Order: sequence, then structure tokens, then C-alpha cells
Amino acid sequence: MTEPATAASDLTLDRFASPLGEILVVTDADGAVRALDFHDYEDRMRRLLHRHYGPVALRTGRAEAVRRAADAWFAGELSAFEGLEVRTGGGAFQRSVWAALRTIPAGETWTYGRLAAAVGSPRAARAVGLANGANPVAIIVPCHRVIGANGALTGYAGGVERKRWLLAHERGADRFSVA
Amino acid sequence: MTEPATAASDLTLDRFASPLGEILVVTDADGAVRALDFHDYEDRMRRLLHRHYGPVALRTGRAEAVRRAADAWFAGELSAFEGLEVRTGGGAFQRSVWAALRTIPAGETWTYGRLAAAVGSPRAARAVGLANGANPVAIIVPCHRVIGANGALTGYAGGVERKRWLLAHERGADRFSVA
DNA sequence: TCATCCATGGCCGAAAACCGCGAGACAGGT
DNA sequence: ACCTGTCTCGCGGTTTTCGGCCATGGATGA
Repeated sequence: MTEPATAASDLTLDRFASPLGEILVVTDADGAVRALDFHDYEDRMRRLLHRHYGPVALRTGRAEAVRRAADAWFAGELSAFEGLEVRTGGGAFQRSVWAALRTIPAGETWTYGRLAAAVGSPRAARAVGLANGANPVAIIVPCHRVIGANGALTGYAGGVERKRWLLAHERGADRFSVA
Repeated sequence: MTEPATAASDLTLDRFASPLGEILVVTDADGAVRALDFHDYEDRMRRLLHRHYGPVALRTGRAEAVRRAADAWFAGELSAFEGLEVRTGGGAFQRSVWAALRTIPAGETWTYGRLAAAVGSPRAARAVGLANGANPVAIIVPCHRVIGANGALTGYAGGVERKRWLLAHERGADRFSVA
């Protein structure tokens, strides 16, 4: 069993440019976001989709709502993602972690431990790290807002440089450039 | 993942009498049969359901279509189950085995090996035995029509005696009585 | 004919490995 | 004393691996 996940019949893949490089986004028939990742991690994204939904074929198409939101967000309107619906597979714990992530205000950072406490498992900081790394919907579900208790960025599925860039962007330092 | 299975939202459990003792049948909202078993194996049936669909609650109710078909079938109308839709969980192999079972004509018996060959894995005779034993929908999916290459009945989830009775019934020897 | 032996293959449960952590202990350098 | 960097160890979901289970069947030998 292990599948409270929403069934995935037909999924659409779109690609568009961003300051962090080409972005891939997968949406379902309802327009909900199922996955979002950077082009250089397409393999990982497909692996995740496969893990959650089994073998699925991705039709190419445009996800207009996501494109608009992303453009606005990268332009500085940090609330642009709030209206977007996100739908994922994964276990109960992961899903609660991913849900909690969206409650972290832009520009703020939490520690893994704090997030663990927020989902009711104060000692599961490490497991939160795992769940974070398995987050299928980057940026919109802001796993980049979680850092080590000592302030180190520690890790990011899209590369730590991107994490640094995103945090800087959310602090308003838009002219920061990648490495 | 591991879930090509059809999601199971609300399931209904009915109980009715038969020449082989009380029978339990579980149907879904569409009226498709999800499970059928003998009352003295209720535990096993629930375990199977749990395995396939996770924790599910069974509402009690009447499955009229199944009752009618079963009554007719036990009365000798051996084609009575043909119209019934069956829906199951399980792996790809199991499902193909269970599908193949329904192609065996009533009154006929196949060997495990023959069934294995029929689903494209000639050497998986033993695995077919396993799949057979895990069949959630007894009688309607006629796993009792499969016997050993040497003619031995070998096994039946509801007890070999019932298997013998079912085969005799399908050969037309209706007045055979259980042990 | 019957008993033994063994390769076979899918499935399930248990166990281990995997880590985007964090707290505590220690060693140096001021 | 104080601050820092390093090391060690326990933590806890998830995924993967592995070992058994068996409703078989064909070969072998008495």
C-alpha cells in the first residue's frame, strides 16, 4: 500500500527560463503543481515522480499560471506563489514537513530542529533534512529557508549556490550574482 | 510507489448464506467486487484488504448483484458470475494471474504450470501458486480450477474440502456433500 | 508408485544503510 | 574565561537489500 498520494493520470511538463537557469515544472490536469526543479536535475525529478506515481508519461505543454507566478516572484514579488496549489506524493511525515515549509515567511530562516518541532517530532531534525531533500517542488515549497542550527546552509538539492542566491533574493539583495 | 491499484475510498461488506457456509463479500462504490471469502477466513480477508488499500473501514450493507449471481451460480447456472466486475490491488504478476483465471471455463482444470505459461512465465509455476493463494476474490475468480500436474488438489485458501466441492459442483455433481 | 531433492520466481517483512541534524566534549588559540 | 572548529554519537523517517516462504514440477533412485 503506502499511497495516500493523489493518483496521477496525465501530467504536463513545461520549461522556462529564470535567473537560476532553466526551470522544469510538472502540473496535473487541475493545474496543481506536482514537481518543480532545475534543468540540471531533471533525472532526479523524474526519479521522484516515478517513485510517487509509478511509471508516468509527461506531455509537454505550458503551465501559464506557474510561469506568471515565477516571473513575478523573481521580479521581487515574494508572495506570488501563495495562490498556487501544490500536490505531492510521499509519506505522512514528509507531507507534513512540506506543508510546514510553506508557513515560513519569505526572508526568514528556520533551523532543521525548529521545523522538526513544528511538525511534532522535536527529535526528528535529521529526518526533516531527509524530507527536505526529497521535496519535489523546489522554490514554491521553500525548503531553502531551512539551515543548520549553526547558520551553515548545509545543503540544497539544486546546489548550495542556488540556496544562497534564493535567500539573498528573499532578503532583497537582488543584484547578488551566482558565484 | 507500488500502487497501480485502484484507490479504495468507501467499501461495503455483506454476508450471506451458501452451501459452503456464510460468505463475505466486499464491494466498492461502483459495485465492483473487491473481495470475497468464507466467513471462517474473515481475518485473512481483512489482512489482504489492508495490504492492498491501507487502513480501510468496511460499512455493512447488501451487495444485491453479487447475492443474485451467487444464488444462481450455486443453483447450477455456472455462467452467473460472468457479468460481475472484479477489481483488485496486488502486483502486476498477480493481477495477470487473476485475470487469466477467469478465462478457465467452468468444469475444466488447469495445472499451475499451464497457468504460468499462459501469463508468459513458463517457469513461474510456483509463483503462480503463491499468487493463487493471495487471490482476494474467491469463487468468482476461480482459483479452485488450478491443480497440481499430478492431479492433486494441493491447496485452497478456503480449505481443500471446499475446493473439492466446488470442482464437483462445476462438473454437475450437485448432490456431493461436504465431508 | 512413492519419497527426496532442488531450481524456480514473485512477494512480504525485517533489518540495515542512508543522511541537507544537533548537542556535548575537547583542543587550541587569543 | 571565551570563542571557534572538530569529532563523536544518538536520533528517526525512508529506501533498499536480503532471506524466507510456498497451493510447483521435473529428475532421481529405491
